[in-house]
Amino acid sequence: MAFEDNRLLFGHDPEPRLLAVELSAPGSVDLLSRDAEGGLIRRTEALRPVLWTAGSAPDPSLGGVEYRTLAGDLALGFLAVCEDWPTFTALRSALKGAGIAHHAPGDPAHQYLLQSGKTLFKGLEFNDLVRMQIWAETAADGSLLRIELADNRGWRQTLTPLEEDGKGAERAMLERLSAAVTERDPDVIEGHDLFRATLNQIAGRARRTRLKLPWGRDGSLLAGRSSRLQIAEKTVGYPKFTAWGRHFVDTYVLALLWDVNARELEGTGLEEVAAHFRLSGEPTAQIGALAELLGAADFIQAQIFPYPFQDVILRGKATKIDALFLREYLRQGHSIPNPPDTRSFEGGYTDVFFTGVTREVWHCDVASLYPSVMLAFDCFPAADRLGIFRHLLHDLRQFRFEAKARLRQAANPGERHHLGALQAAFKILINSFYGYLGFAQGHFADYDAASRVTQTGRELLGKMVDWLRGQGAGVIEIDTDGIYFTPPPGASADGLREGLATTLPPGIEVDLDARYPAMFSYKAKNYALLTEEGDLILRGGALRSRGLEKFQRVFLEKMLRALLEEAPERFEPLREEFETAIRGRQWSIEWLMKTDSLQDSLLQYSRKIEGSARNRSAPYELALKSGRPYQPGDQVSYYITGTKKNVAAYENCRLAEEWDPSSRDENIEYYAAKLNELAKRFAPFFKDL
DNA sequence: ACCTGTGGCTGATCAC
DNA sequence: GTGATCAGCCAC
Repeated sequence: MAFEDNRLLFGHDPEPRLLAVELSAPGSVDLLSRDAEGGLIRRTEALRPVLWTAGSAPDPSLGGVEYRTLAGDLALGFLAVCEDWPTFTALRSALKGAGIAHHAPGDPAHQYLLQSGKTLFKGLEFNDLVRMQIWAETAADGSLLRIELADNRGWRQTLTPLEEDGKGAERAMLERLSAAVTERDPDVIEGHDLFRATLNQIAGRARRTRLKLPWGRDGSLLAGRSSRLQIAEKTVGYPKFTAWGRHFVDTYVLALLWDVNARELEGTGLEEVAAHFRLSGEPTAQIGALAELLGAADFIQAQIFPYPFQDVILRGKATKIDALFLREYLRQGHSIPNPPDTRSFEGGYTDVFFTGVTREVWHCDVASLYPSVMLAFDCFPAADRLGIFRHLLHDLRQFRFEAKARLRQAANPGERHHLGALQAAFKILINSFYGYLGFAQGHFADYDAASRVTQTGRELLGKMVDWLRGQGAGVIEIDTDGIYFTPPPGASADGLREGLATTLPPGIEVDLDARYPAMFSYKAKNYALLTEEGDLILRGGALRSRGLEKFQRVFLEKMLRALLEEAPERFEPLREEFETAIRGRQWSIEWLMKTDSLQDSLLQYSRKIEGSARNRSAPYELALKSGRPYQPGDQVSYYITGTKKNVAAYENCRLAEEWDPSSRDENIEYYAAKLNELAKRFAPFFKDL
């Protein structure tokens, strides 16, 4: 059976080849599809927007709403079916005004997909989509110098302002750009920093001359409004653009999302990201390759979740899982709960039992601990009367297992790519289920269940640690689902694996997955490993944070290697070499500067400072002084100036770009002191060798 | 308008 | 100087 036949996951309507859904009139949507010959088909369907509510609106004059009673006894027990979009928005505000609990999905395409059980892109391959790439170069004054365009049908075009157009040259170029969009008619428009840079610049320049940008497939205009994107601990502000019938894909966003797990990117510009993935060619070619590489799982997710492609990328994982619940509860006509009151709960078991260098270290971990615990110990949302959570999680695990098995067999590159994307999409989903249990906005979130998951995880890890110690192993450090330890004398990997397995209940599997010639254990979640190939693996913010200056990162790496290779004689010369370089001003500023991302907007920062709600900090002060419109998520590179070791950074700092190599003013006492503090922290570990 | 969780380390600032 | 607090980043 094909994975796509699972209707809980892929939706209950298998209609293939849908490209987009858009509101086309107050009570209807247009469905765009690609036919087998590559042509575009457009048809209209009725849309009657729905919302879930605890009761009817207090205003009886509000017509055009039909209330249906839903099955079961959950809090939102009525479905209000509205005759068109304006009625829906009116009802929503009436309920809000009256303080009646409700849930009203606010996007027409999402509404239609939720109700119909259809999803986009079924039966299509990524390159069945017409994908256009766009890259713009701007002058210092913000004017557009050049726009590069390409698509995946082999077309390319370069636009520049033409002399013959005189003063209106930029405007004429933008008109040709809009014409190219209409002519090539892409389903997807890809760019790097597409929202914050490319589209923002294009829209901004067009606005200056009141030029309209009719990029929608119905002739409507490119529209933008400010939005925010949550990426792990970071919030990135950006103008969210939409064009009717098309999807915007920002490879900068894809790269940020990818790096949440990888944490490998040096920077987020196209050059740096493309270099990291070893992509060559023109910017448009790099953008296209990045979209394919980093967007493959999102293309699959668009076939699963009732959201437009663009939103699949931009919305959070737990929000999308919530939509799977709502789609099925709606289909079965069942009531839904309100999200529970939030509370905090304890997380994973983390501990360090030994610090310093150890030779011959093994690692074991529980295979997908939290998903396994949820299934083996029935940790499911109590309110999930239809058992969706368990079904989905069970099926997804099964699917991922099958997809990986088929991937191992597959020879054809196209099939391999598809299976790889499938298993990646399944993996992302599986790993989001535990987080959903503690998601404050999840209708079926359940903090008791989340708490049982982590508690069970802690107990399982504890049992493994006890057993290993009983065997004579030396346990070094543990974190949530894995253990680093020195094996008991004469132990065999198979023997340990089997022994560990007997300490664990059915459904919980342990992997003895790696051995290392040496490990340096520093603090919780902070350690270094030497692999058999001689590679160094660093983990933890104290050893490899981007919050560290480059000279500190490089120093740490060289020093930790000396430590793991038991070469204490390399330590002092290394420290001296670095101090000499700092005092002799031998490095370029890249080695000394720090790069921080701004979390707050500049306005928020200023307000907090005024209210003494936070301390001053150098990157914000520099951003404010620069007068440029920095936004949350933007990065600021700066260095410390002055001559004394102890200076207030926020008063003695400069943007790295303002650094003048011919009259250097970096604070060498400050940086030398930093180096020596770092060296001092690690010196004791060399004495123990 | 948007949002998956907890645990842990470091550096900067500031009140004491 | 010292401890408390915050922000930012990282592990899982």
